[in-house]
Amino acid sequence: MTLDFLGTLQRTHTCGEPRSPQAGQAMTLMGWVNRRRDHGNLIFLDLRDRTGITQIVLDKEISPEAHAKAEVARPEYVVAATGVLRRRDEGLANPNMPTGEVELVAHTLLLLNDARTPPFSPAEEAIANEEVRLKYRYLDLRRAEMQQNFAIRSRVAIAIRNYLVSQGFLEIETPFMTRSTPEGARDYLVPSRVHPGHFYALPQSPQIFKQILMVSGFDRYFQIARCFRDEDLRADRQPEFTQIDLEISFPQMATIFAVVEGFLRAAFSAAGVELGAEPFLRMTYDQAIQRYGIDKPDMRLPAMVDLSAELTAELRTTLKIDPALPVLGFTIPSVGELSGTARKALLGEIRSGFGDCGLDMLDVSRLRTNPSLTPLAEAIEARLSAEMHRFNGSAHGTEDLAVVITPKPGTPTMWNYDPQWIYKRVGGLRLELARKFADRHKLFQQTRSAADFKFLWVTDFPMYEWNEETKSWDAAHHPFTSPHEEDIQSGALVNDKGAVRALAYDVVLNGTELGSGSIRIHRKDVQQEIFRSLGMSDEEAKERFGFFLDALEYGTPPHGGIALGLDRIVMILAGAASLREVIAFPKTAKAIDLMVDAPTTVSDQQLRELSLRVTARS
RNA sequence: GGGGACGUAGCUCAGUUGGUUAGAGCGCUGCCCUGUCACGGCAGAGGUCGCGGGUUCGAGCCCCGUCGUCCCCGCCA
Repeated sequence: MTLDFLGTLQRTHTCGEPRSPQAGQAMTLMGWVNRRRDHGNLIFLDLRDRTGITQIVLDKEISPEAHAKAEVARPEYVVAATGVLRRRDEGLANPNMPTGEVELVAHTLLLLNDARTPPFSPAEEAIANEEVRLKYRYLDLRRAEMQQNFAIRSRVAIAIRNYLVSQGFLEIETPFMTRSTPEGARDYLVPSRVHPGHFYALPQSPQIFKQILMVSGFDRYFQIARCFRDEDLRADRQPEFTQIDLEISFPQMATIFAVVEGFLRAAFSAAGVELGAEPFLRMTYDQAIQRYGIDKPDMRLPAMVDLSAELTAELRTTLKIDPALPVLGFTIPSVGELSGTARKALLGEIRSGFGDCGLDMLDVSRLRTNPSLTPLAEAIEARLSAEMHRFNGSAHGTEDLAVVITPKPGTPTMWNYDPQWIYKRVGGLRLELARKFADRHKLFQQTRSAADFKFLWVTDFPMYEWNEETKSWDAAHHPFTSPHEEDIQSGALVNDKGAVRALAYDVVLNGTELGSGSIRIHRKDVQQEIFRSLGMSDEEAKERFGFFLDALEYGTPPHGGIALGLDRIVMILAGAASLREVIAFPKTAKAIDLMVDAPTTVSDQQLRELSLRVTARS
């Protein structure tokens, strides 16, 4: 087969464009052969580009040459078809295609390139396994679904840029090759050739640079920034990812919230979802833990209810419940009536899921079989009903699954240092059961209306976290986060670290953390105080962050900011289950790029230039 | 580092209690077909059952190990 040269031929329309009003026009379409239907002397080619598909007709009587080319054309060949657009006759139109009322009758067909038989067809709805998709990523990306995902991604990014620029932000790039700060996630390192034994690090975030840009007077900075973290992957975690990173001088928290809500509205609008003007809900960290058992509550479900007040000391003794610890209940709506065996199986599953951690499930319906416990059952139902009513205006009914978790007498030792443990554990069960019954309650379905997207600000995170292993206090956020001013004035910074609240906040969507930010420390004395409180000596602080402490001394304005994961936003908007669906060339769970086959070993020559030696290969 | 699921034709998958020559659909190749659009018809090719070892008269199936992909825990200030 001989391929044709393009010559001076130009594409006049895209494959998604042709419509019946253009019938009679001469046009040239170029694209990939999506499907070929050969009827002997009549051949149909579906020609595809990223805008859509148009049917090309090759009639031997009209053009034997073009027809002959179509006979050898195969799926994924790249062709150019020139001819006249024709309105299809009655009964020949295809109502399932946007271009289905017309077809291009070709008098010339150029075979611009051939293609090997692909391992899977980009035309098929059914998807090959992910290993094959990632190896042949260029074919996978041809699929309409992936083309749509990246169209959304591009539109979202541009909408955010436009919005932030309209609000007076400057986009400024910060370095990829920077300094390793051995705190937090592991760094990806880049060896220096010029300085043997010295390494750059790829940024985990532009954190320190953007704060220094505030010192530099840039006032409002943003960047759609690539970040790198050498940690194990998850469906929603890739080693390199993109953040919408911003920082503002002279802000209140509300200033930052308004900017973020503004650009998220713009981003969602760009993806066809109008969010409405009301501000996002807000909740403190303590409320989130107590009501949802997690710092990123999924508001698409009712909250947990603290039933402790209903359980008197007497009832606790009867039911073998710890006298002091909280009793928590929650409802999974619209699960449907469970049969006796199904209920028993679920109970067994939940109990075995707790292992030996001292929790048990109270079967509320069985309480009613004992007259002396009926009032308790009714009280519990009433409390759960009240939460259901707050949630969606309905009452708790028999269609809903009521779960009440009780701590057994005797406190497991792990609770001694984490009083929130029981809340977190029950909150985890709430999500687990909600996922299990997602098909029944349908609260996780996306209809692309604003109601499907439950945004939330979580505020007042604790400043410090007790590290049981090292018996010391760690920074819960990062050490540049400012505590509440009154917690500095009260002396809690020194006397009561566990009570110090940070001016830190997360923006949460449907149980996913979209972004995290804080008001920063702008005074050197406070910054030094925080470093000391973390057990870092002044010398050590100077060694690690000296350049930053220096910068703080030259007139640093109050400032704060936030960073949101662009990939996660697009993932949710695309209805995708994994970041790999919205990152063009992602890594596998073992951080491998299957298409280019990275990482690889390098030559001894390269290692010598970098003064490196590999001591162990496993 | 730990737990779980999966791995059979290019792709998606079936394969009974361990028993003759490992199957299906799609795709692919050839031939036929002027109104299909998941075109149709006829014929055909295509397999190291992920890899290595073991048990057995006999292994796709059982056992051990190993590799790969996915999900989760740890980790991700």
